[in-house]
Amino acid sequence: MPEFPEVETVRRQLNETISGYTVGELWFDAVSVLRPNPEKISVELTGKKILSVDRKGKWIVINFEDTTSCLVIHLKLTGRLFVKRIDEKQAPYTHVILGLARNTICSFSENNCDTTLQFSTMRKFGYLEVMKKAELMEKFSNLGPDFYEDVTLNMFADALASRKIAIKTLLMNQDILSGIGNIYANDALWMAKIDPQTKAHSLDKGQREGLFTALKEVLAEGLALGGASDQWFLNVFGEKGGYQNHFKVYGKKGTPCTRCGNEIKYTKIAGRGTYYCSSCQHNL
DNA sequence: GACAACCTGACC
DNA sequence: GGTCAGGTTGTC
Repeated sequence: MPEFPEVETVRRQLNETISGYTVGELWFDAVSVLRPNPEKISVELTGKKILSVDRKGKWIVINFEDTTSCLVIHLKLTGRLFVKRIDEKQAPYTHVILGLARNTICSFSENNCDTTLQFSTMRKFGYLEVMKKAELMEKFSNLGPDFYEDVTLNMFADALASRKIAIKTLLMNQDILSGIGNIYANDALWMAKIDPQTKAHSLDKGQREGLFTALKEVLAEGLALGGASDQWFLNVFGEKGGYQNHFKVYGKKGTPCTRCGNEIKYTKIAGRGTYYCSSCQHNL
């Protein structure tokens, strides 16, 4: 589910709904999604008051008033975060429930949690990890700048120069630029009329600018629509996004290109499904 | 770079 | 039975 539009949608909602709450009891039924382990998360976070929720790339960071530790979350492919009362219906594949209350350390047996943060994931790729702030800085130092928030046209041009890999592979490499994933990479390349196989360094100035603009536009569109709910994505309130109804080429294998009428093709680039129009997306 | 691994389910 | 899935990480 998660690229910039989906993760930012969740971050904003979390920031508004759980800031100010104190962490209470932790329930779980899958050890692997809690890192380094459930006990460490309980010990580090119980009684801590949530200050804010941040994001870099596709990573969500929950900050606490006590700034020594933070909770880092990655949704990977099927992760969902919900904020709901404990008596509300649980989503399928819910593996973690964190009790939250105003000014008290709540527990489920005492039934005094005002709300909860729930993590659901079918494939169990995503996880919640408690980290020291210094460890987080180290982790993020290896992550490329957040494309939507922080990358300028000059930075984008620098990132492409001298890299002889396919432009689509570059866009999806989070060490170079963070936040762009498979849906928006496919659609932006179509918008910019660039063949996804084109070597990054070989794009000319006009193509670089066109792709930069297309990426910013398509990410803004995805965010404005509350993300893409193609398979799994739901926001913190359990609602779908709308971008899946605005896909340009993603998932449209065999349908006519809306720009030139040719059939949308499907191939694999670096192991990821790639949709493109072989007629109007040019290679140099 | 390519590929397997992490997991589970849907679809052909 | 094989292939595919909004991602990242570690190994050739």
